Amino acid sequence: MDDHTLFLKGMHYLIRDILPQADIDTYKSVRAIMQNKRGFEDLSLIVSDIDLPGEDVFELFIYARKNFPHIPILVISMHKKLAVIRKCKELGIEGYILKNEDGLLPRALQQLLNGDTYFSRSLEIFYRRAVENNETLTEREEDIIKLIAKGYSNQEVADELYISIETVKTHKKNIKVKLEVESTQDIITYTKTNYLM
Amino acid sequence: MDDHTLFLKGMHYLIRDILPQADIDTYKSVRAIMQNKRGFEDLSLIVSDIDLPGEDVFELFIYARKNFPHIPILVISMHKKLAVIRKCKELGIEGYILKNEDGLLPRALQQLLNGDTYFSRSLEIFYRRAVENNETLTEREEDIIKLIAKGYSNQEVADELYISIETVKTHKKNIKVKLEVESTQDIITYTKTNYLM
DNA sequence: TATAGATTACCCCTTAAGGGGGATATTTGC
DNA sequence: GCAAATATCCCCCTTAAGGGGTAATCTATA
Repeated sequence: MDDHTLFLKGMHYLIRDILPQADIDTYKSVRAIMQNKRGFEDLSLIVSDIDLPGEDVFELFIYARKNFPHIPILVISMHKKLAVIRKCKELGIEGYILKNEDGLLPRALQQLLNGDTYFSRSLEIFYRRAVENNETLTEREEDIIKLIAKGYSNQEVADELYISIETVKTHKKNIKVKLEVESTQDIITYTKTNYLM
Repeated sequence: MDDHTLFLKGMHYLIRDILPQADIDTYKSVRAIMQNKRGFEDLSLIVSDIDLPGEDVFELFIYARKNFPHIPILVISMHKKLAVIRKCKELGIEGYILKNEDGLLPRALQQLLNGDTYFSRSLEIFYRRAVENNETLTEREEDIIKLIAKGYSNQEVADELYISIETVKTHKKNIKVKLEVESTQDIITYTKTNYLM
């Protein structure tokens, strides 16, 4: 998705309407904001898109968490992606809403500026359901499904991970049981739905 | 992609900045604008996103083309999708730019309001290369690749189209030669890249 | 009418995927 | 230290996919 220019403009205007007195900086890439590290100190809030292919937004989050833990972070995401939500929760991200939930933006901004957190209701429900459903793959299984989703054959996955093709087949069997799916195509769909790739 | 709310706001503000005197209506769905058909008469330009899953934007274009051929249409698209560009050219759409080319928006708007056409340079190059490369599948072949891209097996494709599995296999062989690819995964990637699904 | 393109179908053969077992290390948590 | 979880590997068998052919219709059109 290369529409983050329009996303940026939309967000900028939207936040300006909600917080008319705010001073808003916009950055087009992680690199752009990281080069201006001194600028972090003055920030009272970071709002970030997470659907930026080729950008490691988590690099930004980890840096900000470490050096400026007092700045709350609001993540705006296109889809409900389990692995992404999980990672954000682990990092202690304060806010998370979907792009089509922009009506929730005023509340999210206020909560975070007040020092509270805000995860949209639909996201919380989605996350809880996934966790209850035991959709927790091991690290190795995540390695496998990501390669499968890239279209790798069993042999190619095996070569990539320096393991036997029989091991790959075993992992796939276990993954199918955990995710309650039957075909490799289902694994690919699941991975693309729940992981950033 | 369900971010068209933010896209809409971004576009609205962007066009307002370029054409401050313009009167801009925004619609969130094809249904929304079609219900207000009398409104077409006053329009001097239609600007439409084309990445709206579940929406048949071409329904809008065909209706507008038929009843209000004097209103130029500008399409804004996320990706270069061969089948979409081809369809727009066939319908005589006047303008087409990508979302990350929003810098071209002022020029595109001016050209179309002057009665000219505007396809962005990168799109023209992409389109010409694809046509020269003979990437022209038959209708039946397009049926096949769309089902393949949905994850259908050969047998499932055969059942869906009421043909023999052997015929599906033959079509796939021909498609691979035409597209110069080797695997089914390549066909899926090609289809998702070049068709709206 | 002849020809090209499109659609359909079949045969043979090889390889890959997957279902159903079983087995052995290796790590991790308590 | 020990059980549980995790990761690794193997065998057998069946089915699906795919490569390389050939060919009968049908249709539009030069």
